Amino acid sequence: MTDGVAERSRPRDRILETAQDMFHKHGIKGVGVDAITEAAGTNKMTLYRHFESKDELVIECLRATAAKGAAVWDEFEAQHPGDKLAQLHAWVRKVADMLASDSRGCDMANAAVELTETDHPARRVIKELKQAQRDRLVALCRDAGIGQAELLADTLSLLFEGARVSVQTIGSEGPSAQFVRMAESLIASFRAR
Amino acid sequence: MTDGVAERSRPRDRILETAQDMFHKHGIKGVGVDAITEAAGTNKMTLYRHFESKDELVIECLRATAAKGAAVWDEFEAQHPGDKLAQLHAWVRKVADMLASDSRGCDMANAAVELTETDHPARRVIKELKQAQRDRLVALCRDAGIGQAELLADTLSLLFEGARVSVQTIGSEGPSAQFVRMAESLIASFRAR
DNA sequence: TCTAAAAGTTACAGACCGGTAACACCCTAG
DNA sequence: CTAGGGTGTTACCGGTCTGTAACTTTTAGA
Repeated sequence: MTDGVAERSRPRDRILETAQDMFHKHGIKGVGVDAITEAAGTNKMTLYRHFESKDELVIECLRATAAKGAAVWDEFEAQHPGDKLAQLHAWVRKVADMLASDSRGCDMANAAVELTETDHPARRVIKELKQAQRDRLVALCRDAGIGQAELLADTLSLLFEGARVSVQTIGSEGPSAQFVRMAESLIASFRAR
Repeated sequence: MTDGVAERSRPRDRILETAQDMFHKHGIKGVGVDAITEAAGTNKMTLYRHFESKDELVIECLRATAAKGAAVWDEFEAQHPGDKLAQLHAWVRKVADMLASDSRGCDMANAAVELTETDHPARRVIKELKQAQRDRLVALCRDAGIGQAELLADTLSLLFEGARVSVQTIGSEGPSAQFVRMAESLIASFRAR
């Protein structure tokens, strides 16, 4: 039994993996801890021995998801060592893939929508992780030799973020369908300056 | 008592107005029907006499919010009669105002995040309303005499949507701070073609 | 003023939620 | 073999949620 997730890892890891998946698919308030532990092949007590609350679990999930996202950037570096411009284009393609294969958007943005209390502990984490994402994109643009790297990175960030939310509302045939064209022509125009 | 919302209108209108406000601030799953009716100075039974379920209320709220948004477009026409380009610039300024004054994003996008069931009745409505928004922006760009009006409108849509979600996560000092500059230079570059 | 509809009130059903207590089990390190 | 930590099991607490029933009060129109 124990469902399809990580058959024989330790309970904590199974819980974390399952929770990421279920929070992503059904939202944070849309899934209870009982459902998570059952899908992870364990039980509620074990969850609360490893995480002090559901909120803590949510935060750990966000960190884990962000870490996976960061790993993708390392792949870009491995695939195009030293070629920052090629890595930027790889980022564009990767984003397009995400838009085509997933319609539930960004976990951090979704969490910010659901957790509305301004002092919710997850909000600090969300802000930090999002800023780190932005910083990394700015650095990539700068290292690719682009002038006004911040402006390009921020523009690409907004297009990316907007595309993910657009897929959630209109679908992948909406404005997000033009993402690659938008991003590529933006990069080209910034490079031309 | 009855709180600050629409002192002496009819209960249905007070409920609708209050629900829009509370859903916007606290999210759909973050507010119960009891809290809504209490803030609206009425009671649960009256709510269920006017709306057959919370889901129906949510849908009515989305329609009402979208109608308010549509009214803004009519203001643009009133302020710049016939001058579609001026209306497009007015739209950019309006978006900037929204970004500065509200950090809870778009109600439709937020609803799409919270209501994850693919067959949820609200999802049809969200898609329709979002498509209508898009169509209106495309028409404005086209009527402003811009070539590739769809591409410009879609790019502006993604920037807008992205900016709203960015405000929710990073805050108004993040990438969204450059929205006006991005939008204006985009419009200029499309006009130049 | 009389009447009928609308609105308010109270109580409740049934479900689900996050979180905890108490206890039994198993598996591995010594 | 044994001790102990990690895990599983069951039951429970108090709270919240959507939605309904039955009844009373207010309001508005003829």
